[in-house]
Amino acid sequence: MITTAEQSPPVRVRFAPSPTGFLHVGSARSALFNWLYARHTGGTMLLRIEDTDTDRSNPELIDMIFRTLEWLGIDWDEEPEHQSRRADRYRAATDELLASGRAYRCDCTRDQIDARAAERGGKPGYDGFCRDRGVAAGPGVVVRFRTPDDGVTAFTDLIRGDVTFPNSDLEDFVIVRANGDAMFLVANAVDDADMGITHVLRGEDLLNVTPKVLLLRHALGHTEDPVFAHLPLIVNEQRKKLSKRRDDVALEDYIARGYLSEAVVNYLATLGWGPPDGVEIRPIAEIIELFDLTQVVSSSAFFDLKKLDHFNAEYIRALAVEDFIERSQRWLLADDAPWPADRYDPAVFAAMAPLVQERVRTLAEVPGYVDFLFLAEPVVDDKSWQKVMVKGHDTAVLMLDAMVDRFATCDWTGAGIEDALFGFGDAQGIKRGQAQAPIRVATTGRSVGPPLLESLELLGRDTTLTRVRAARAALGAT
RNA sequence: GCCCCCAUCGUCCAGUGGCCUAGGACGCCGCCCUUUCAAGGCGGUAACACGGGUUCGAAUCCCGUUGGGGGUACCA
Repeated sequence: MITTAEQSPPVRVRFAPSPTGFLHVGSARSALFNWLYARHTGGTMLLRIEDTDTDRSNPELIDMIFRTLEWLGIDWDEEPEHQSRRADRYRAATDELLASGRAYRCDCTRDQIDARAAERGGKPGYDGFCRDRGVAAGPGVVVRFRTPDDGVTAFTDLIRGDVTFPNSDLEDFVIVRANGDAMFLVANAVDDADMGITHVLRGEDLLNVTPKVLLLRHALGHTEDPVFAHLPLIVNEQRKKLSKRRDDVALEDYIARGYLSEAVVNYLATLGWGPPDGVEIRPIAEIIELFDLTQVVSSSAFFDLKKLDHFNAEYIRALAVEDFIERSQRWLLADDAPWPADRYDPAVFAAMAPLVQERVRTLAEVPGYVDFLFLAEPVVDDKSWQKVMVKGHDTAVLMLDAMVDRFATCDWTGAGIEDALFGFGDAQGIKRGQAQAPIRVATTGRSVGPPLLESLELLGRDTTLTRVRAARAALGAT
């Protein structure tokens, strides 16, 4: 029996970043959806570096993009294509267009174009002035595509349905710059055809470019159109497209801020799409299996850092402890770690790790939970001190005084410390939350942190006593 | 201005004409648990932009309005 799936040609998709900056969150999402679609359908995932604008491209950034895609777990199937190496193909295409009369040379300056537009009544755009002037090649001369005067260019978008553009709204756009370089649209049309791309999945910001690419493809003799799917934009709280200027869009920054690639990818997958059973956090293999391009929503999605944090915390907690320790190294051993490198003790951190793991949302928060163990003296948080030591002065004095004695002689084990601390506090009728607070602030500097008994045990009797005495002394007589 | 796209809780998704007194998740609020904070458990807050149609019946279909966004380069 022949199914429609078997009749369709194998899926070939591509991610086509332009190396003019780091990998952008929006680009990463496009890459991810292309990849999900390819893996779901058993198709082919291709990469194409759109570096035709040589002035703005940078080879190092290309490598950076590859590495970030790898970090995300997005792989590709064939050697990446580079548009900078295909200039001859674009030249052949534009020559063909020139020869067939579908394109012509133009020597109008921007000012002339604008002046004529103003004369016409403010309607901006090129007016086809040079269409039949027979302009010869030369300095300052570009090549423009002659768009049809009437009719429409339409296509069916997998996400948006039928989209139609009247050809009369399309101006004669530039396809070759004065310096001889082909423009993005030409490269796009030629490459997608040469690479046998069957599905073009990209951001909605490229939607209006589609009729131009289609016109170019048709003029070049390609009668089969690829299937298009324009993904909803990822926006900021102002509902505007994420911008490099005012938003955190560099994926590299999320790595540095302690996000796990699994969490980032999983979160990105929920922007514009959701699994049918509503389970958002799940292994990538399941996402691949469930992914359905036709179910992608058409409205833009807000990049919600709070929700990403939640995903990340879930993924951190799901890590094996050894993995958590391993992945935390980068922040523990960093130059800007809060303690002198020689005071850091891996064994002490390992003992504390399980308790830290279930509390952090990002790996970057890890040092803040254990700094008191590796610092000569705790960093005192002023708000905590005010609340516990000043506002709760009497209880603080009582507990501190008692622990100076009891900690000196009790068993230095979790149970021993517990007995010393709460045995006294309970007898005094002090709630445990109140009883532990002064000791916590005295030894760790803060009123929040990992469980106290384990913390003190690792801190050691001597250091604990030193800090308790110092805090008591800071409170003055009585 | 013109072209194109979009419109369900604050946010991300469910919902594809009756199962919706609209469901889940994040956030937020409360309670429980508890040595702090987390985690966990329980409960709560909160939405179909508006107006016309079509239909026995509309969050779901159509039209309009309003609102938002994207694009309007010799960038991609």
